[in-house]
Amino acid sequence: MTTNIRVRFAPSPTGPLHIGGVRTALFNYLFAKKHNGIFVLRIEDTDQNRYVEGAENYIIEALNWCKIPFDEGPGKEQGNGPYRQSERKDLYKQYADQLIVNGYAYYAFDSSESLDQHRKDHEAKGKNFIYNWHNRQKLNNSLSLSEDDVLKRINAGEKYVIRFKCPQDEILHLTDEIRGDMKIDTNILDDKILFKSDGMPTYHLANIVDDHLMKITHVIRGEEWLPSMALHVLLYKALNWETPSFAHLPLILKPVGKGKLSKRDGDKMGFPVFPLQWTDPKTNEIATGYREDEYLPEAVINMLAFLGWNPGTEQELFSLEELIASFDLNKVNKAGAKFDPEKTKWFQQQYFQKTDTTIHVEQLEKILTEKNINSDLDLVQVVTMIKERAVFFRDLWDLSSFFFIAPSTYDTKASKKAWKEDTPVLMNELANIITNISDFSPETLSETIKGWITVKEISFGKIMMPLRISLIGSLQGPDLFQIMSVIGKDETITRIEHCIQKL
RNA sequence: GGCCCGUUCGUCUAUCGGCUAGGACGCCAGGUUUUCAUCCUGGUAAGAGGGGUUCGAUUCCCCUACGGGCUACCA
Repeated sequence: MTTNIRVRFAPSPTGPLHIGGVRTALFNYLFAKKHNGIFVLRIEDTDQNRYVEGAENYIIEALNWCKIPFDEGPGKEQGNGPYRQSERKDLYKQYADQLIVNGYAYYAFDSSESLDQHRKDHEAKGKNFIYNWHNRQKLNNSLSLSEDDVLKRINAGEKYVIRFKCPQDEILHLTDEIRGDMKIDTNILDDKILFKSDGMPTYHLANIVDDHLMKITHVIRGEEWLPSMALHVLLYKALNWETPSFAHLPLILKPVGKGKLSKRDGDKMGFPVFPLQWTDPKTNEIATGYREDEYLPEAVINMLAFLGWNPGTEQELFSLEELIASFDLNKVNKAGAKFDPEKTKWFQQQYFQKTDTTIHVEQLEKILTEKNINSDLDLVQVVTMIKERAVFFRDLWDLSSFFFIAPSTYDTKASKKAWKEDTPVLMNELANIITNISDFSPETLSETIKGWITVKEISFGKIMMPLRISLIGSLQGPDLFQIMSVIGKDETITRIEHCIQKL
């Protein structure tokens, strides 16, 4: 019996979750499910200044929409909670104290202003300022100051932080599940702040404490955390805790240009960067989401799964169950992946076509109700005819509106191409033929009209194109005989006559 | 600037020393659809550069270039 796999997704509620975050959540979810493990959601809200109202709900709703729900987390207490770091505040201090007692951490009194000044001075000289072994004796902390002085300052209420005392002259051997082995010289690391002067832990401390307390076995997170892995491993050692496995996921990059994907890219290129729509509580600015743009969650998940991972086979369409079965951290790529809105649309098309027709009919019904259109047409027939041309639910209306509303205007380019001088005469004649057809099935219509055209010894286009314009208003759409059959004889005649009058 | 990670068609990627370097998106062409879209077929296009190691390197090592990340009392 091996230990139970437990992973976590630990976002900060600083705004809407962007698809990079969703991808991180997805990989955690897939890994957990693959190994019958537990997927934990933890809210990392240690920075009160950046807390954004509604962000936590957004995260949970987004995961649910994507159908990758967490097993444990806010609202799903399983004995390892609470799952918001703000609610675990009291837990952290004791570990910071423990580190101090054991000589792994120290108090520091330097103000952020004075440190900023140091950084600036060093930069001016072309040097780097790192708060570590190199200069901590020259700064104001419990390593440079006398014990008395330190006590006096603390008792006087002076603000302090707790810093990690990074070991000197050690070569750390780190292993990443995706990237393999790495060596880090501890001398280039800095004495990171573990505990802030406001009484809250920083990410680094809280993260390690919570991952340990929540029995996390595998830390799967974005590549932006790779540089802090050394610190985290050092912390596990200092606390004498078992170190989990680490896997750092490649970043999702802009479709064009440099850098990682940002909200701006979506605005600029017209694709969502967020799973769900988000309204900024301060500015009321609205950012569109995949859900609101009518993407199917299955398509988004499939697309995201292939950003930085692939199964090694040529299969590209994967259900969530198939993803779970095939997922393997060893098959995750190392290099960042540029986001491709076109490919996303392709995935959407695939899943849209796979969707059961009854769903499309329901959606079309909904649209008709919204538009206050009462129709006794056979919607199943309508949808069957247009479905393969659609990618989104909204396309259903765009492609079928002519069924319900007769064209009142006619595409000028198309008319110019198809409507000639002798067309009205031919159309009148055609209307007569159609009037006399009693069986209005596509087959009979096709047979009769094609027969008539053949007898007249004219080209098919001469009749079919103006007929199409009459019925649809433009030169596009599904099979004409089927359309006529659906809208019926009277409507067909009416539309032809109307077109003759107008053109 | 310093540190770390990375680098195969325009894009996402396959290849775990021996291939005409495969697939998908996009794009182009042809076919089907007497329209358009779909669909089908075909085409286009890649191993950043330079050194090694090896009988043989896209694959292993080094250097350079480029890309990305980190460098906050943010996560």
